[in-house]
Amino acid sequence: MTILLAYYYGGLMPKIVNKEERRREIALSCSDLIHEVGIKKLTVSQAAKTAGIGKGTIYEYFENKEDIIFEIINIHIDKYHEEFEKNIQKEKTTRDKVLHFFKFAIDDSEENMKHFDGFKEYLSIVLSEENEQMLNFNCSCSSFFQVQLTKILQEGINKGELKNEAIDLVEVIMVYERGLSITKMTQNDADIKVLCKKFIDSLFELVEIKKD
Amino acid sequence: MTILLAYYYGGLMPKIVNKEERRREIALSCSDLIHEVGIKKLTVSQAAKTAGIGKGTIYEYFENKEDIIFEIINIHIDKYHEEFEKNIQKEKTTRDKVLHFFKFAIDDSEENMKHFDGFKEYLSIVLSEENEQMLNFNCSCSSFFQVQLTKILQEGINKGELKNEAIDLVEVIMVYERGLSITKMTQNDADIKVLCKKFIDSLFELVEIKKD
Amino acid sequence: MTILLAYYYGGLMPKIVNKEERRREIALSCSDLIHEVGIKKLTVSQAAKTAGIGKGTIYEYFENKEDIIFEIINIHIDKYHEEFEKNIQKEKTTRDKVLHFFKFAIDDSEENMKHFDGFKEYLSIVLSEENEQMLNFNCSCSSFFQVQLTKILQEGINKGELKNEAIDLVEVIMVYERGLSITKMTQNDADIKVLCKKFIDSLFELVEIKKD
Amino acid sequence: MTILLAYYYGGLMPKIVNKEERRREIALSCSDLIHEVGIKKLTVSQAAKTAGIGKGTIYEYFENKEDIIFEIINIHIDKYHEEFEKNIQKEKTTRDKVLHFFKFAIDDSEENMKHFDGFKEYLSIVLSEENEQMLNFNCSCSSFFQVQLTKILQEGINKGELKNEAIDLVEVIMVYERGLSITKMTQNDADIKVLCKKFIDSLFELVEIKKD
DNA sequence: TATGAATGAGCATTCATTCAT
DNA sequence: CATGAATGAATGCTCATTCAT
Repeated sequence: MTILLAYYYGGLMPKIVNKEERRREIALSCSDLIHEVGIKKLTVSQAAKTAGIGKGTIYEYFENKEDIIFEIINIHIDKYHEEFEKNIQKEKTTRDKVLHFFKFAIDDSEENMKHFDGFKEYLSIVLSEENEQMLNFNCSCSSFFQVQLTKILQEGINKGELKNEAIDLVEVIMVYERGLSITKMTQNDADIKVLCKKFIDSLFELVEIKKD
Repeated sequence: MTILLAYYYGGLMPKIVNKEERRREIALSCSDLIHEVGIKKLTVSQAAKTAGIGKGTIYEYFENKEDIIFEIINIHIDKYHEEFEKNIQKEKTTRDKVLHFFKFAIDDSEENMKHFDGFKEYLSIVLSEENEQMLNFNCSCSSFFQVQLTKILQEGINKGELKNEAIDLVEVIMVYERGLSITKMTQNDADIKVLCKKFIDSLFELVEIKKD
Repeated sequence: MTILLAYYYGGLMPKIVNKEERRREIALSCSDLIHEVGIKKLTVSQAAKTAGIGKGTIYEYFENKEDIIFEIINIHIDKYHEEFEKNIQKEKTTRDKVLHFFKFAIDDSEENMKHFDGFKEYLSIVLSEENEQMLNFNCSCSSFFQVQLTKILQEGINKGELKNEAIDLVEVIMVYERGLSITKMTQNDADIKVLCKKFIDSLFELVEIKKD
Repeated sequence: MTILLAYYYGGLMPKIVNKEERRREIALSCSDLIHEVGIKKLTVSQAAKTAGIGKGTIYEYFENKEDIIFEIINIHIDKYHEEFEKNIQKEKTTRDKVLHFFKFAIDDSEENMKHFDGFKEYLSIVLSEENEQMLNFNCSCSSFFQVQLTKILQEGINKGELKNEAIDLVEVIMVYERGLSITKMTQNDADIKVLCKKFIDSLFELVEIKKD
C-alpha cells in the first residue's frame, strides 16, 4: 500500500483487522517467550515488547494477563495436538499406538521436555487458581485425547485384536497417563518407562484377544 | 525449678524453651489459617498474629516464610498419616483395604475435602517452584503410602487371596491413585468413583486368585 | 563451693568483677570478629556468642552496640599506638622517622591493610553519625600522633638538622597524612608513595638546614 | 505536534517524555530533601511524595534507590562545579586563586556548609560501601579540580610568578585539600583557616619566584 | 548477676492495569 | 486505534534492645 493509498483510504479502511486474528498473531509472536521466562514470570511489558506493540495495545486484544497466557497456551496445545495426530498414524500396531499415547510422559527429548515443563507450569496455575476458564479448557483438551484413544481402541477391537471391554478402559488409561505425568513431575526417582510398561502389559493381558 | 538447676545457673533461671517444640506449637496454632487463606496468600504478619506472637518471634523459630508453611504442612500430613494407619486397619478384606487406599481421591466429605484442597494447593507449589525441600518431602510422603500398600498386598498374597505378581503392581496402583487425584482436581465432569471401581475391578481380575 | 556455702555466701560474695576489666575482656574476645564481618555488619548476637556470654549480658557491660564497637576499636588503636612507638624508635634519621609517620597510608602489607580497612570503615561511621563520643575519641587519637611527630621534629631541631620553624608544620604534616589516607581510600589510581615522597621532599627543602 | 508526527502515528499521540530530562526533573525536586533528611535516611516514598509522583513512577526513571541518590548528588556537584568555575575567575592573583581552591574546606557560610555536610555524608557512603559507581564518580570529580588547579598554576608560571616545578605539586595540593576537609569533618578543635594559610605560605615559599 | 525469648518498626521493589493524549 | 506514562498496594525480613525469670 503506497502512502497515497493510505492517505485516501485512511478513513475508509479502518484496519478492520479481525480481532481474533490479531489476538492470535500477538500471542504467536510471544509463543517462545513463555518457554524462556516461564508462564508466571511473563510480564505484560515483555509480551508487548516482543510483539512489537505498546503495552496499552495488549489490552485492546486481551482482557488481562491471564488472557494472554491462555491464548499462548492454546497455540501450544493446538500445535501439540496437530503433531500428535500426525505421529499416531505412523504407529502400526495397536499396542504401539497406545504406547505412543504415553509419549508425553515418557519422552525425555529436549523438544518434548519443553512441552512437558510448560505443561507442568500450566498445571500449577490450574491447581492454584480458581480459574474457571483454564479449568474448562483443560477438560476440552482431555476430550481430544479421549477421542483419539477411543479411536485407537475401537480400531483394535474392529481388527479383532482387542476384546469389546477394552473400550470401557479408555478413561482408566487416561487417568493413568495423568498419574504418570504427575509422577514424573513430583517423584525424582521414579522410572516412568517401567511404570508405563507394567501398565500396558497388564492392560493388554486383560483386553487382548490371545491367539494361539 | 530444681535446686540443682538453680545452683547450676547460680542465679535466676532464664526461660528456656524447647525450640523444636515451640516451633511445632506456633505452626499448630496457624494450622487452620492455611485452610482459610491458602498457602500462597498466607503472610508472616497473619501467622504471627494468629499465633499471638510478634513478627520477629516467628523468625526465632523459622528460617523464612516457606519454613513456616513447611512445618504446617508437615503437621497436616502427619495427622493424615496417623489417621490413615488407624483407619486402614478397620477394613477387613484386601479389596476394601485397597479401596481405602483411594479414599483420599474419592471421599467428598468436608473433612477429606479440606485435606484434598490443601494438598491441591501444596501440589501447585511443588509444581511451580524449584523447591528442592518440598520436592524431597513429597517423595518421602509417597514412601509412606508405598509401604502401606505393599503391606496390604503382601497380606493378601500371604492369605492366598492374591497372586505373587500383585506385589509388582504396587507402584502402578500408586501412579493410578495420583492420576485419580489430579483428575479430580482438573476434570470437573469426571466420575472419580467409577474410575476407581473400574481400575480396582481390572486389577483384581488380574491378580486375584479365583476360587471356584 | 557446696550448696550450703552458696547459700551462706550468696549475698556476701557478689562476684565483684571489675566492670571495666570484664568490659575489656569481652571486647578483646570480639577483637578479630570485627575484621571478619566488618563494623557495620557486627551484630550483638554475634558478639555475645563470640564472647561466650548471653546477649543480655552484653548490656550489663555496654550501653549499646556502638559502645561495644567503641571498645573494640579502642583496643585496636591502643595496639597500633604501642606498635607505632616501638617502630618509630627503630628509624634512625629524622627523615625516616617522618616517613614512618606516613607508613599507615603507604604500607600495602596485609597486616597494615587490615588496620587501614578497619579505619576506613570506622571513619565512615564517624562521618555518617553524629556520634560525639567517637568524634572526641578521634581527636584524642590525633593528639597521640601530634605528640609523636612533635617529638620527632623537636629532636631534629635539637640535632641541628631542622630549622626552628619546622615545629610550626606539625599540624600541616598531619593534615597531609589524613589527605593521603583519604586519597588512598577514594582515588583508585592515585600513587600514594609518589605523593608522599613529593610532600616530604618539599617539606625538607623548606625546613632542613643544608650543610655545605 | 507536527503534522508529520501526527501522520506517523496515524492517530492520537501518546505523551512522550524525555526520560533523561524527566529523571533530572524528579531528582531536582528532591534536591533539597537530601539535605533535610540525609542521604542514608532518604526513603523512596519520601522522594516520590516530594516529587509529587507515585512511588512506582520513581522506578520508571531510576533503577533503584541508589540511582536516585546518585542523580541528586550529580546535580549538586554539577552546580558546585559551575559555581566554582565562575568564582575562580573573579580571583585576581594566583595566590587568591589557589586559596579559593580551598574555599570548600574553609568557608563556614551556611550555603557552603550545606554543600560540605552533604559531601561528608556522601563520603561516608563511598567509604562504607563497595559502590564502584560512586567510587568511580568520585575519581571523575577529582579530575575536574585537578584540571582547574593545573590551569591556575600554569597561568602563574606563564606570568612568571611561579617556578616550573609548581606544576609538580598539583596533586600534593589536592591531597592537602582532602586532608583539610577530612580534618574539618573529624577534628572539632582544628583551625582550618590557619592550617590552610600555613600550607599556602609554605607552598609559595617553595614555588614563588621572588622579585626583589 | 545472667540470660535469651520476645519484640516490631521500618523499607525497597514489582507489575498489572488505566487513561489522557 | 495505539500508546506508554503513571500508579500504589502489598510483603518478607533484620536486629538492637528489653525484661521476666
